[in-house]
Amino acid sequence: MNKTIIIVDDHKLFAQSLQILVNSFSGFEVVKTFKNGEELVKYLEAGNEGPDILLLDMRMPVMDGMSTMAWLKENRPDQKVLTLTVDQEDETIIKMLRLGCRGYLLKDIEPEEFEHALNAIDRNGYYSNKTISDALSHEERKKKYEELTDREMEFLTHACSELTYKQVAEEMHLSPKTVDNYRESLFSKLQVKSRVGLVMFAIKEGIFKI
Amino acid sequence: MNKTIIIVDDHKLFAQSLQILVNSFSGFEVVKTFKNGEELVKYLEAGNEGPDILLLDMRMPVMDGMSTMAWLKENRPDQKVLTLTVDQEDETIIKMLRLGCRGYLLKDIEPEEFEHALNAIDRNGYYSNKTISDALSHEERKKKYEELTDREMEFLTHACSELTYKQVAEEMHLSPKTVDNYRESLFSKLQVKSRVGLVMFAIKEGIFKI
DNA sequence: CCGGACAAGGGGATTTTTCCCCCTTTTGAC
DNA sequence: GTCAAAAGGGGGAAAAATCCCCTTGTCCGG
Repeated sequence: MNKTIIIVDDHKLFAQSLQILVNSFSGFEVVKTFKNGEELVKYLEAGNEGPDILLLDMRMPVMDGMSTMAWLKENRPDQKVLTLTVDQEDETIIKMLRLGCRGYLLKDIEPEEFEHALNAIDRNGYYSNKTISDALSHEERKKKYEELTDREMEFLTHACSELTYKQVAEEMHLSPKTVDNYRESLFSKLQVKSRVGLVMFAIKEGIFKI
Repeated sequence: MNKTIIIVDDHKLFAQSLQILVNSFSGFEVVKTFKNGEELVKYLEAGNEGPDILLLDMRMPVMDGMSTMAWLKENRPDQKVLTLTVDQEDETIIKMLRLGCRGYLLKDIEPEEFEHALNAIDRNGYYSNKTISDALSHEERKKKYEELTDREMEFLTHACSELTYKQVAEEMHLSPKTVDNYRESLFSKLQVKSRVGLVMFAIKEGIFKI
């Protein structure tokens, strides 16, 4: 028995070619396509069964991917959804995952990865790739540095230099012991183990511009 | 007597507004505008005098900024040229400077800086700003790291981590004393004073991708 | 064959960094 | 007013990084 797929995407050309592609994979079959979230919701509210996997586009008129996902979270919390999108917006990815989306793919992927994602969601219930882990790690880091105090941020930028901590202390008009406190506090908040770790974090987050 | 200016730029709208702007500056006067380098070359080969300052766009059809600059280096080595461009390509800037270009400005600058540049080139013969010094320092650094040995490069990438040098030595199957040599050698070649300096250099040069 | 460049390794020393304790004062929220 | 967090400061010790000066072997061009 083939796994059923429903495609929700307003881009007709893409939706159609995607359907052909999916049907060419063994074990999957597109049973419906909709132009937007509203059409899907009406279909489901009419008492129809959801598909095994829902392929959801983000950018759609009427009811976009996010709203559709929110509705599904309320009304079909177990619906497996694989999001297909053109842009890698870290914030968006995070929100979709929170709403229970099982996978997130950029539209320019290789068919092989796409097939792999379908199989992974079918078998394991979710699919994770670089796009997602990048978004998550960025989110993680963002959370981290948002809870830094002003003085810690200031110290962090000073640490991105060839000055010794003693010299940094002079620059900041502080005792070396105080900057040592900031250092230790940052090590623990940012989960780094050395000054090099601090520097790489600061550069990664754009706190220090190189 | 006004200093004469010739504009070479295929973007008509830009060339025209630039002409108006230049004419509004006291002491400067646009005497000609050309759509590409070829037109300029024909004009000069016809026996016409070159302007005091030539404003040259990089991206042009037929004969672009680089080719035009090369022709000028051969045939009018004393022609003062101020390059105007949309993109900051360090390589390009370096090449243009080598070809004898006296100044290099991005097209999104403030009129004030532009006027300042014209005056500087008129008086001192050249104009230097951040765009150029950035490109030069990049060139400097590039020269530096091109003379690093393979092993030094390898060590450099390992240094961009939270590993201690002892651990780096293990990774590289070397004695800690040997990596110490690489470290010292890099400090002197790259003119840095600490591991943080190494890391920042590597990131700046794209040797280590963050 | 000799000198120079380079990779690899080392001795011994100082400075910095890192770590784990401790403390006071100020400040803002409740 | 109280309580917690932030800012500022310390002692002492281990580990890491930095510095200067040295040897050995190899390989390559003159």
